[in-house]
Amino acid sequence: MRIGDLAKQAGVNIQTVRFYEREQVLRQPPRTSSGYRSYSDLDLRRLVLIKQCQNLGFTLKEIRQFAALHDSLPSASPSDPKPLQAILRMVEERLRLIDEKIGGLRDMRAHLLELIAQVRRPAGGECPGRKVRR
Amino acid sequence: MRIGDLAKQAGVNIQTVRFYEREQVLRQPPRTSSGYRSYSDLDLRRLVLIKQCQNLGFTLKEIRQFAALHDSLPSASPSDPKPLQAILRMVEERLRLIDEKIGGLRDMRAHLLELIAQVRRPAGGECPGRKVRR
DNA sequence: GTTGACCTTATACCATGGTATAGGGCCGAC
DNA sequence: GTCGGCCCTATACCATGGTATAAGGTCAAC
Repeated sequence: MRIGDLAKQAGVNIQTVRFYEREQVLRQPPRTSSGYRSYSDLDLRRLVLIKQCQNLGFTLKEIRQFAALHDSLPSASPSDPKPLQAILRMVEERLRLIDEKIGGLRDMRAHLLELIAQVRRPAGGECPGRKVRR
Repeated sequence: MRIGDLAKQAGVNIQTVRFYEREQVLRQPPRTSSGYRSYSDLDLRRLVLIKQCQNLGFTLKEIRQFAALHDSLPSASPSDPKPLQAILRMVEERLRLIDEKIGGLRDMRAHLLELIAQVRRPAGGECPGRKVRR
């Protein structure tokens, strides 16, 4: 498929696709004889995944590294485990951060719920019989 | 306290504090007779909270709105509930997004754990007796 | 063979969230 | 009274993640 289809199906701007290629987040696709970029369904899936990761707060730099990890997996050779070890450490660090963020978001969630409760139940003489919480 | 202390205790750059003031994320503090900004412990707490919110992926714009919500609460007047209603809707929308993000991060977490397991247990005859998880 | 919708590269511009630098004032210690 | 360390404003600059625009090539349909 051509770049316009890819961008439309992934819901991104055409310029963004080319930007990702420059930034090495997307591979350089094969070209037609006239120089048009030619994409596969796999490219579409990767692009959608990239947008999902971004949505979760990963930077393009991190996503580029994840992509490299993913691409290196099928050919992971026991003969040179060092880059794999480095990648492992990165992923583990990321997991720690994710757990932290989930915890933080949960706290924030509870805090916001409390704020809502407070606003919904305004203090003062409006509900005379009611005790103020806490 | 003066701006240098505030910045140091909150772990941010002095320029960042002034930037937040310009962006109306921090209030304009009172000044000494010579024009120095003078901050309270409350300002420090707010600054730390701002950094925490940012860490969780909120933008300065959103944080500014949260701050406005927080500041408006003590004086929440039943005489004009409309802005409060608007704020409520905003907070609820934000809650929805938080739940979504928590879900997404959890999926990502599971995915990464699986990747780690794959890398740790390379395919082939290396661990003959071992069953694959799941 | 020309029109319109698509593609190409190159370059410039934008918002967000800062950080740095220049040029100057305040102030406590010596 | 002057030195060092802090403060002030104003302005410029930076990285990230895009978006827009100019100038031109491709191609299917008419």
